[in-house]
Amino acid sequence: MKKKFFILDGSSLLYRAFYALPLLESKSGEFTNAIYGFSNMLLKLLGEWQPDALVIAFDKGKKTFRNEMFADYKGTRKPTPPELLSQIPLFHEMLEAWGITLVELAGYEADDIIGTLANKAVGEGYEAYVVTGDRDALQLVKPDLKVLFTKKGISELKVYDEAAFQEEYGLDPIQLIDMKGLMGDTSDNIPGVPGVGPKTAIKLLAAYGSLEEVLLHIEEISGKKLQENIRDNQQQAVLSKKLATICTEVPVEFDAEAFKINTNGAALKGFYTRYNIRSVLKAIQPFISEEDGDADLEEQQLAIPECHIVDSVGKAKELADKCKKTGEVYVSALFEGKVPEVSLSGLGLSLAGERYYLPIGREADNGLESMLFAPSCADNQVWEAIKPVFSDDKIVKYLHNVKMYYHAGIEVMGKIFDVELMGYLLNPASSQYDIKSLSGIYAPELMGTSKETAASEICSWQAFSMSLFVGEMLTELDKKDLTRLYTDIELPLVKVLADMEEYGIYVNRQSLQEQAVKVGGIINALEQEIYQLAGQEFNVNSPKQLGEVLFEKLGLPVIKKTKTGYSTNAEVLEQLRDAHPIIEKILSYRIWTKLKSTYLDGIIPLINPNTHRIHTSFNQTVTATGRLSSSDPNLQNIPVRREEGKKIRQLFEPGEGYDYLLSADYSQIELRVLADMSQDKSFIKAFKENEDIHARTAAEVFGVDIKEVTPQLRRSAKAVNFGIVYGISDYGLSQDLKITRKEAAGYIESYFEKCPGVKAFIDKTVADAHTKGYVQTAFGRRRDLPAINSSNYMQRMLAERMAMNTPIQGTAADIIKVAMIRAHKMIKKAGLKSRILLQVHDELVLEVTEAELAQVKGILKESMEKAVTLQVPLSIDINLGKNWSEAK
DNA sequence: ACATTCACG
DNA sequence: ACGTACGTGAATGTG
Repeated sequence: MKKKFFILDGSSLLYRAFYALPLLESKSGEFTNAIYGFSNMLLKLLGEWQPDALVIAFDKGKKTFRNEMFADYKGTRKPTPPELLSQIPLFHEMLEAWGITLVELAGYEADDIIGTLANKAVGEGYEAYVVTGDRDALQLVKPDLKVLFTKKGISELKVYDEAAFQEEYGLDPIQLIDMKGLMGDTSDNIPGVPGVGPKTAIKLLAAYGSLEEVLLHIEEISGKKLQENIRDNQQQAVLSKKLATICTEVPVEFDAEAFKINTNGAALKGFYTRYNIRSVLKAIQPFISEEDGDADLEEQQLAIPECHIVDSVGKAKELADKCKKTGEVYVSALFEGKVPEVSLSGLGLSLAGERYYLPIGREADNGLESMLFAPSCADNQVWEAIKPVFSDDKIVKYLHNVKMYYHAGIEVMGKIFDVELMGYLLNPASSQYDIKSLSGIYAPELMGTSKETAASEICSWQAFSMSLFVGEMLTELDKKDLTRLYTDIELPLVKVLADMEEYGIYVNRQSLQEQAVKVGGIINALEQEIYQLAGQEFNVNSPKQLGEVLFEKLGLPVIKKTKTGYSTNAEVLEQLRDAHPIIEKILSYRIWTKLKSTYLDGIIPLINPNTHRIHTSFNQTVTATGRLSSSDPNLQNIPVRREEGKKIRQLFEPGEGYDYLLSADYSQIELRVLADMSQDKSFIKAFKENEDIHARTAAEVFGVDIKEVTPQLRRSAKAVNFGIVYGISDYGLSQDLKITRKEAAGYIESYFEKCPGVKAFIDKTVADAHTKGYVQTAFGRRRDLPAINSSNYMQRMLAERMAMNTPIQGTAADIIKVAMIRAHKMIKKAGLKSRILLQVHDELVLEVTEAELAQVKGILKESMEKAVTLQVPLSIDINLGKNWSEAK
C-alpha cells in the first residue's frame, strides 16, 4: 500500500466553512465559525483517511503572477469579510497546535502550491489527495492523484479520480483548462469566449480535444454566431486558458519528514478550550498521544476535593464555625416546590477549598438520622445548625439566584454575590447563567470535572466551582464599571421581586371560568360560520390550511408570503377584509381564540390553590436591554388595547383585605430619557412646559402651529417618535404609517432638522458603538453588539438599531428599577399593608387599602418621579379601580 | 425544534 | 438589489 499525502486548500476550505455555518461566537466575543467548521472537516479527514502526511496550502497576498498576465484577474472578488479575516490568526494558532505545516508563497495561489506538491508527492511514490472547495483543482486529477471536493457545505466530500471526472464532465481532467479557456469563469473574472457556456465548451472539446485544436478548426464549427465569437476572441480564450492553468513549477520542496503531523496535545486542548469549541475538544482525544493526553489531563484536570457529607448537628455546627472563621462561603442550594411554597432541600457548601453537602428536608429524612430522631426534627436540626451562617452579616456569601433563598424564607444577610446577576450584567445577551455554564466561561480549567451523579456531588461541585471563578467575574465587573449597578440596583431589586412574586395577584376564578365558557361559545359559532363560508371544514388555527382555503380555494389575492407559505397575519387579513365575508370572521376568531387559550384556559391552572392568586415569575436575567420579563404566566402582556381584551383585565382584582388595584405609570418615560440623554433643546423645553409631546413633534415636523395639529398629523408624529426610540429607518416608518419610503425619509429629515440634538445623540451613539463594540445606559448597563461591524448589511443595520434603542429602553428600565426599590422600601418603612404586585415596564400595579390611599400615592410620586434627576421632569399618572381594567 | 401569530411596553 | 422598525412570552401547528 502506498503512503497517503494530503494537501488541503486552506483558503478555500476556510471560506466554505465560514459560509456554511452561522456566525458562532466564543465567550470573549471572537467569531469562531470558520475555525469550528474547518476543525470538523480536518477531524473527519484524519479519521476516515488516516493520512501519512498532511499540509495546508494558503493564498498569500493579493497579487499573483496571473495579475501580470491579466490585471483584472479575480477583479470581481469581494474583499474577505472582517468576520472571517479575524479568524485567520486563530487559524494559524490552530495549525501550530495541530503540528500541521502551512505552505504559503507570495505571488502564487494555493492552487499552484497544491499542484506542485501533489505532483512531487506522486513522484516520491505517494498517493496524493487534494482537498478543496475549488473546482479548478480537478484539472490535477491523474493516476495516484485524487481530488476530494466539498459537496454542499463542508460535511460531504466527493472523490474525483479520472473515472469520476470523466463520468461527470465527459472529458479528461486536463481538458478542464481548455474548458475554462472557452467558457471563462465569472468567480475568477476570467473572460473566456462570450456565448460559450459549459454545454458548448464540452461539445467542442469532445469534438476537437483541446482549445488549440478548436482554434485550428474554427471554420468547421456549426453555428455562425458561435464561429464568429470564437474567431473574435481567440486571444482572450488563450489567455483564459493560461489563467486557469495551475502552475506546477512553484519553488517549494516536498519534505516528507516535515509534512508529518506532529500534534502538541496540550496546545491543542488549550486552543479549543480557549475558544470554547467543546465538541471539537471531545473529538480530538484520539489524536492526542497517550503521554500527551495523560500528562495534560494531570496538568489541566483540576483536583476536585472529596465531598464531605454533613449529616449531623455536630458536623454542621463545626462547619458553621469554620465559615465564621474564614468569613466567606460559597453556596449552591437545592430547592423544591413552587412560589410561594418553596423549601430548601439540600445545601452544597464550599470554603477554604473544601466541599460539603448538607441533606435537608425529605432527603435527610430518608437517611440515618431519621432512625435516631423523629423525622420532622432531623432536617430542621442540621438546618438550624448551619442557618446562623446566612444571618451572619460578617460572612460574605457567594451563591446563585438569591431570589430562591428569599422564597425559601432564608434571610441572607451581609455581602451577597449572586453569580447569576453578575453573569447577566457582564453579558445580558446570553441565556445561560447556570453555574456550570458560567464556570465554562470564567474558569475553563473546570471543564469536564463535574460528574453529574448525586445531588450531593452536583451541589458541592457547584459551590466549589464558584470559588474558582467568582474572582474573575468580580474583576470583569469592575473593569466594565458594573459594580455599582450590581450593588445599588440589581441586588436590592431581588428582594422586591421576591416579595412581588410571593404576594401574587388575585384573579376571580369564578368569572374566569364563566368567561372561558362564554368565549368558547363565541368561538364555536364563528367556527361554524367560517366552515359555511369556506364550503369545507378545516383547522382555522393552522396558517397552512387557512392559507390554502383563502388563497387557493377562494382565490383571494396573496398579499405577503412567509418562509413556508402564505402569510395570514392580521395585517394581511385586514387588507382582505372587503374581499370576502370570511375574513372578518377569521379575524374575530383569532381574537377570541387568543383570549381563550392564552388568557383564560392558560391562566386557570396557574392559580395557586392555596392562595387563590397568580404568582408570576419576574425574570431579572432575560432581556438584553435591562428590562424585566414575566413568565408563567406572563403578566406583562395582559390585553388592554381592545375592548374584547379588557374583559380579561377586569378579572384581576384586589385580594381580600384590600380595596383597590392602583396603577402608577410613567408618562413618556422613554422620550424623556431621550430628551435628557440627547440634551435636545426643543425636546427639553417641551417636557419642561408639559406639552403634548406628539402634538409638539407634529407641529415642528409638519411646520404648523401646535393648535392646528390634526389627530392625523399627531398620529404620524407619534409614529416618528416611536421610530426614533426603536432606531429609526425610513423603511420601518413607511411600513408603520403606510406611506412611501421617500415620504418617511422626508419626515425623518425634517425631524432631525428641528431636533438637531437628537440627531447628534443618535449619530454619536452609533459611532461609539462602532468603535467600542458596545452601548451603555445612563446607569452604565452595557450591551455588547458583536454584529455592529458585520459585513452583512442586515445584521449591521440591526445592530445599529439596537445601538440606538438600548440606551433609551435600558435607561428607562434602570429608572423604574430604582423606583421599585425606593417605593418598596418606603412602603415597608411606613408599615403599610398596601404592596407592589406587578411591574409592566413603565407601570407599577399595587393593591391598596382605602385608608392608606393618600400615603401610597405620596410614596409613589416620591419614589417614581424622584428616582433620578434628569434635565426634564419625570411624571406619573395614578389610577385606581375595583379591578385592573378600571385602574387605567 | 422551529415557524407563525399575537398579546404587551 | 437588497429588506427591518426595539424589547419580550405563550399557544399552536408542522417537519
